Amino acid sequence: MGEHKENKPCMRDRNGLTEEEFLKQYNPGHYARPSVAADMAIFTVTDQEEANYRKLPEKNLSILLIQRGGHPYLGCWALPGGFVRPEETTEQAARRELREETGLGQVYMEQLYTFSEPARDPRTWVMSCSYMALVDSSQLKLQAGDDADNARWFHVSCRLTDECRDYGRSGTTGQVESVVHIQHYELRLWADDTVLCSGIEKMTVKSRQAETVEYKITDNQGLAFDHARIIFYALERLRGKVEYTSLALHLMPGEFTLTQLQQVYEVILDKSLLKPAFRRKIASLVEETDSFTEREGHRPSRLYRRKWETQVPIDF
Amino acid sequence: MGEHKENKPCMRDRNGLTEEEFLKQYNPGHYARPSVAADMAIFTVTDQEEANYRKLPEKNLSILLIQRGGHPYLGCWALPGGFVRPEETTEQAARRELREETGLGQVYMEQLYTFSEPARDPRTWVMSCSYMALVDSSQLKLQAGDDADNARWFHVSCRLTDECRDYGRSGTTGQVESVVHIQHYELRLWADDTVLCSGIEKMTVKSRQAETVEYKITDNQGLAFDHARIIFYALERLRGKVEYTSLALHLMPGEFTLTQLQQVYEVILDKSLLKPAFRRKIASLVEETDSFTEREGHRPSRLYRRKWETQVPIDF
DNA sequence: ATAATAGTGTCTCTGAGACAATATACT
DNA sequence: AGTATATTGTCTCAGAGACACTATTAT
Repeated sequence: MGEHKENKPCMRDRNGLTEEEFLKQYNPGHYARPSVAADMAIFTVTDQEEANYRKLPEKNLSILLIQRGGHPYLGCWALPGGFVRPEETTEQAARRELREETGLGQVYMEQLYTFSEPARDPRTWVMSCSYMALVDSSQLKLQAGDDADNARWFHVSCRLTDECRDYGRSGTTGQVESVVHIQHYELRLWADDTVLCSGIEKMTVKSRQAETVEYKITDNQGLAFDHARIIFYALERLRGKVEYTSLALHLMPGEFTLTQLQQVYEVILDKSLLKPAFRRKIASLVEETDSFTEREGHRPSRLYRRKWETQVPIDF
Repeated sequence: MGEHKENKPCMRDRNGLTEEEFLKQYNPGHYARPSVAADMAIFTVTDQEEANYRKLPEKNLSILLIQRGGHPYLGCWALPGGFVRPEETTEQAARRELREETGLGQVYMEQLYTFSEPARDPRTWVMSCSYMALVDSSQLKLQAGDDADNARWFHVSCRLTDECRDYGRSGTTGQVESVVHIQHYELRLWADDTVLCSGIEKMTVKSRQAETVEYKITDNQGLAFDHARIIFYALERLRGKVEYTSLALHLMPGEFTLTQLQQVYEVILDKSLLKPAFRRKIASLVEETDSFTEREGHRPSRLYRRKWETQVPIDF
């Protein structure tokens, strides 16, 4: 009953079948099919406790992980996720998982990448369609992550540890024919006593015609499957998009100070920003409220909210 | 023999099995699995014939399509693609298709999006992991597309035809609670006598917490499956990335004039650019050669090439 | 000579980087 | 009073937009 039939209602193929007849006799056959999982990198920003009552708390980027209770990777930590069912899209599967783990439905979410290394799951052929979600920590405080469940929020850090370039030259002319750029990163995740640590190698190969990027897990402690790579990819996307979109605002509660927002940018980009420049840059993304912070031990700060409709509706 | 075993070699699960034992007895079961296809939007830029011998040819953005010889969508045009095999990644499947259709291997390629509407293929459950490839038309002149095959290069145009916003207000307070922004586009593909035309509705829903985008095919003439949507998505990605990356250079031959490069930008962005500003902007992406165009009926133009290694290697 | 494009110069305006100065609660 | 942060101001410099001008070939 597809809409496409309207175009060519009665064409017959080389066997003399109409489309309707063809579909009736169609046998999917025994071609191998992969399982497809939707896996989610759910990020939030949490406060660190601060010793000095006057100082503002430091921010930390956090990701939700779940400890596996069965083989394979028994005891390791994995991204929330599950198999996609025949009656849903990968996106619906991801939202289902998100709701199950955090109780939240209305959350920013975007598809990241589909990972398909045939051996990425030791059981069988499983592709992972990965998503990134950004949630505001004030909404979920009680929902998940404490310890009741096997789910926990891990602090994230990802740092470049080593870098080198290799210039592949043509044997005959000595001209550079390709540049291989290798970067080693250390992905570090921690929560209470648990520390997970993975090494990721990012290899960029440039030649005159093309340009390919490849991610390898060089060493893996405590993360299940190739989830270290998925998390790394999610972090790259997050860092890239924060600079030129309003992505970071989805990590903020309903009302927030500009300093808090700046801290979120800083913790994602892993560098400090200049205050006046930052404020000019994000000015169009937020709008003032009439509220201020109170009893912080210093001058109160105006609270802002996300300006989520650029075009203001005309009110009659 | 996965590397993960090194971490927790002998843990036993609740059934008392080690991971090795578990995997030996593992039965993938009868969960439904989708087929996964790798579909490619292969773009190139072609010249239009110009009447006046002095004038430069106009550029056209083109995409490779293949006419289907069997049901479903018999006679319709589809993106090159095929099912992913168990021993390869989606990327390898895409490169295999690319080579089969164009004969080219070393080409810029990136993963776009995985489409997973359960009903997108009338035969059975098929997901499409889509890729975009950019090829330089000078390389393939003879390879494909003429008429020998059922493959053909279609000119592409995609224009906004209609746009509206709807402000959903809360019944009680009258406050705006969500903004629905609907844009209608007309995707037009043509080659010789064949014209394919699709209507795409892009719906963006913004609320205070989240932000979702949805693409619907409102009307479809001559394109198979949901490929109109995939092409639309590819065009959006191409347009977006052209502005802040060196993507467009992969559409150029080895040597080209800056005017040619500007035309490529213009045809992708569908707007004209100012010459001096354009040259400043792309100056760092190209490098001079010593060659010039000849017998063009006007002043010769210097030829440039892609500067593909930012960091110059030190030569001993 | 003329058509058509190539390539450069410059003026203005905007926006980012950098630093400085002033303002304001809470203890 | 002192501390820690909030908020605004300004100077400079780099880059984008806009327009104008000069240069060079084939017919």
